Amino acid sequence: MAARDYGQYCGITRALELVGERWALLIVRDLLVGPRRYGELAAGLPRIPTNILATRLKELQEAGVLQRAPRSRVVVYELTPFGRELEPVVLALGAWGFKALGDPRDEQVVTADALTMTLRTAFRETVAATLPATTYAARLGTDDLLVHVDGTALDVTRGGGAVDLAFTAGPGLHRVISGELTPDRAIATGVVEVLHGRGDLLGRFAATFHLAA
Amino acid sequence: MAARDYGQYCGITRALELVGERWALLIVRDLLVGPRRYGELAAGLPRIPTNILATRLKELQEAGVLQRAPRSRVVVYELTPFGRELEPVVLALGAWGFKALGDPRDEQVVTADALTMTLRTAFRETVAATLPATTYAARLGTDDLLVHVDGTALDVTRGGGAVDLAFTAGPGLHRVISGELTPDRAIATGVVEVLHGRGDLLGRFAATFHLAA
DNA sequence: CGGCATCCGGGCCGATACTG
DNA sequence: CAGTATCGGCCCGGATGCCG
Repeated sequence: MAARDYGQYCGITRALELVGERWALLIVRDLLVGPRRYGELAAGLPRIPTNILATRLKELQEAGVLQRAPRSRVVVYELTPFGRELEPVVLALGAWGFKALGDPRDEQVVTADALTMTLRTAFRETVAATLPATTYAARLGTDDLLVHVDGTALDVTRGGGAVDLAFTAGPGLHRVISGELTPDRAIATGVVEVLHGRGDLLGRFAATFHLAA
Repeated sequence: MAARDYGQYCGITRALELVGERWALLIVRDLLVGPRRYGELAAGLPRIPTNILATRLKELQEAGVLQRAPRSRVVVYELTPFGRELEPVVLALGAWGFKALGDPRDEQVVTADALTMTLRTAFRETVAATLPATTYAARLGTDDLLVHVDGTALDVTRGGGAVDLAFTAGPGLHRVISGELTPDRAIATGVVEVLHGRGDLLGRFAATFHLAA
């Protein structure tokens, strides 16, 4: 550990020593959504080698960022309170990197946990407070992401249920959140496909979730 | 570049692809203080191999984070507007890592730019607004860091001048900023040494700069 | 002398195979 | 499903050399 240490007494260097390794903050990103099993983490990070995932989990546990928690026969990984305090870091990184997202490439995927954190980053509390409570379903490949907005509260979960608007959430959703594409044109051009519900509610969605590009 | 790419269409992954390499965010940290020459960056990052510094500077330039700027015979590196937008990321990382700073080890150094960013992180605007304008000098090894607080404005520069309080800013200053050590006890135990000026002004300093531990 | 480029040795990362 | 074992390659780190 001494070799890959930066040799400075400084908060930033300390933070990078703890969570600066490759893949570490992406594991934290997914765990910020909720506790996850080993296989769920591996599925949400398709390109991570399994030995690296195992190594990072041990290092992050050692660093006090996460803990293994036994849950009725299986083990889940969950953030410690200290690890949860990384949320501002992850949100700030997400907001900054969002500006540098070009057009999606074919090999790039959008995972449920990544989209969840993007929505948390883009959520505008003050705008949402002025709008009626709304439930959206964003279809990601096969399963749906349930986005429930009520006042200043945002809740993103898996699973189905009654929704006001269901739509496909491909990579093109990025251009709606950035404002590059108006909701109307997104639907007209087929970038976002309305599965059911009132299509005009996509305007409310765009008002609720916005990030500068 | 495709190999070390995370394969996800997500702001956080994009950010980590751009500034997630080892040393990259520390270069950004120092450039957030001001433009720096190659040798100044190398001096502020004592353990960085020179080839890695050269490589990172090229990558960060390629990423649009910084640019080489010719300044009267010499070249300086400075952040682009896009690179300057990394400040929230660096501050959030610094605030988080600050909590995990244990006791300083002998081999660890405190550089001027690192301390400057720590002070920016710890600066409490609302508290400072209620206090009279004050200039501190924090002695770091041989030269002084001039900390000027006026209302909600914080200015940290190199060089000397008239100050209200001058003190030594070793690693122990961490315990004053965290509140672990009261200003009085810091002076009494010699952790902070008053070089000149009214020692009681260290209390004002501690009120102005605070970070949770 | 400041600003890099080059050249190795070691370690981390990534892909695959394997096991309880 | 949840990891461990192994191995090739590449990146990082340290030293040194070049060049204006």
